[in-house]
Amino acid sequence: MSSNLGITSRETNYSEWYNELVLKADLADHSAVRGCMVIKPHGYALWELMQRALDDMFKATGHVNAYFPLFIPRSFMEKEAEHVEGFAKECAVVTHHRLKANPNGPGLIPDPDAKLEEELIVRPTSETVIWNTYSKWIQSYRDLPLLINQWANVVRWEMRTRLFLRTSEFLWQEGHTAHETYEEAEEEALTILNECYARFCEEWMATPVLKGIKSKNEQFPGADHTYCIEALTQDLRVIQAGTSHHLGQNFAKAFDTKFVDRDNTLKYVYATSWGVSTRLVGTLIMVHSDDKGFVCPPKLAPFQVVIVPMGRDEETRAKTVGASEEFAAQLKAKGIRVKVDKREKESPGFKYNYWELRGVPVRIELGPRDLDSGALPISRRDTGEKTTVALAEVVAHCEMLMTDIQSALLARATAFRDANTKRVDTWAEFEAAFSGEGGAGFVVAHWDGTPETEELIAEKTKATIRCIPLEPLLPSDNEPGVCILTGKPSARRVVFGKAY
RNA sequence: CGGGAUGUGGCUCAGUUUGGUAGAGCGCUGCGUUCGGGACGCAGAGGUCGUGAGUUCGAAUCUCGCCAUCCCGACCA
Repeated sequence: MSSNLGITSRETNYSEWYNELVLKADLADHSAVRGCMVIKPHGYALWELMQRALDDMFKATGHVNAYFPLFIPRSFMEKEAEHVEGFAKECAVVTHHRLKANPNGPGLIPDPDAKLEEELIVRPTSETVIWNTYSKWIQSYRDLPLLINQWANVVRWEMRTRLFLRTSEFLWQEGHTAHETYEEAEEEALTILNECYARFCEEWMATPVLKGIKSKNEQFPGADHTYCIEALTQDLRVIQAGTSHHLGQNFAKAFDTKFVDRDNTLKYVYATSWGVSTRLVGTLIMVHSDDKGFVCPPKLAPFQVVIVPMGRDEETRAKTVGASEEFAAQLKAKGIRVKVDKREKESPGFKYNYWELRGVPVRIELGPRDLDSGALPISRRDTGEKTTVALAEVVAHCEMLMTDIQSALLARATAFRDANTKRVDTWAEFEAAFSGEGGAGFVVAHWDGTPETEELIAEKTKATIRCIPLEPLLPSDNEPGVCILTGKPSARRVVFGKAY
């Protein structure tokens, strides 16, 4: 019994299940630095696949990549009032540029003679450095639109962290665009939301998302308004998977970014910014995985197929390993990422559990009996179903499983989401829905539209408005009603949930 | 920053009450036997018991300080 492959069940303790899964599936590890994680090769391979898919989408919608510095002068952070308020309390600050031997004891101390004239902030997000730069680049309407993305790390000094879901340092992409008009910026923010983020979640992560707009309380500090995609986890909490902000002219004004328009008048540009992070990895885990470990959609799986050759004696082993390599080559030729697990010490049963824990979508068992009988047992990770497939059909079968598992996962997650979306019309029902420890799914209810009511509801139930859907989930959601708490008029239903 | 808990081989923990010079399981290394759902035997390696001071003939164990981590709250992609 190897204790290294078992994890706590979701039912026993969901949060422990998640933590153990991340560690034991070799996705990430805790680091020596509080709140930061080490992304292990298996987890990083997954992130790279996500990056590639998203990057292609950004390029396809006309964006280019660039890189801006990690450090931001303190004075830049002070320029946009709401932005300051939103981020100031979680900034890491660089104050010195040199260490020296401690004159009063062992070790090193920051050299008092090397104190920075102006402190540098480790970016919590890059709007300020980028807008400082853009103001130099943008002179004319001919310079617009400016459509730039960067892949970077950022630091937000979080009080409580969890691997992938919230770490003090995380990896992400941040797009920053400049436009002539409000409408153009609006279109940009929505294009990213619809054409990139929501599509990525559904087509690659097999994760249905709710597209919406954030309430004023929840929007990005410095934004005119914020769009978001929200997903539902298996413990019925709501997780924000990505955001796209229309920044209006707030940053243009703060950084004095003006352009000469076609009519020869000086105008402030309109801006957007948008981002998704390594939190997507956490989201992916929470949406699909089970008590045996990670369940990964084929399109994002670092290994899509694992082949386990059997046999102990030299002769048998040479035969099964040889045949495995042959199948692997054929699968690779079809663009499938394959692993042949040739380890000799581990038993086949151990390997099954090992790869199931790590989320490989398809497993092929290859032993002497199979070669004799001319068919291989092939198992799918999502359902556990095992079928026997004729040797000649193996490659085609694997190809079929790639698309089949991908769509089955989306269908399953969508059914789960739908089954856990409910409409509530009275305060008693609302309170009851959120009375338990965990989440309550998407709770669709009327709200009078005021921040005060939103805060009051959050105080009483811990539930917050996750978003105001862009399109009603049901047509009737857009009919007027009365607020769940105050009884005041409400134009439409909004989505409540317990947030991650 | 409040409230609670915990620090002992790589990991999970026992030993602390009643002080006597460090243990188990898993993992790791080697050899042999095994291989179709978490294999087994034998032989090994590996620990200044978080840290500093104190009490004592003697401290993982008792006392005080410090540090770190985890859980619960306030903050958050």
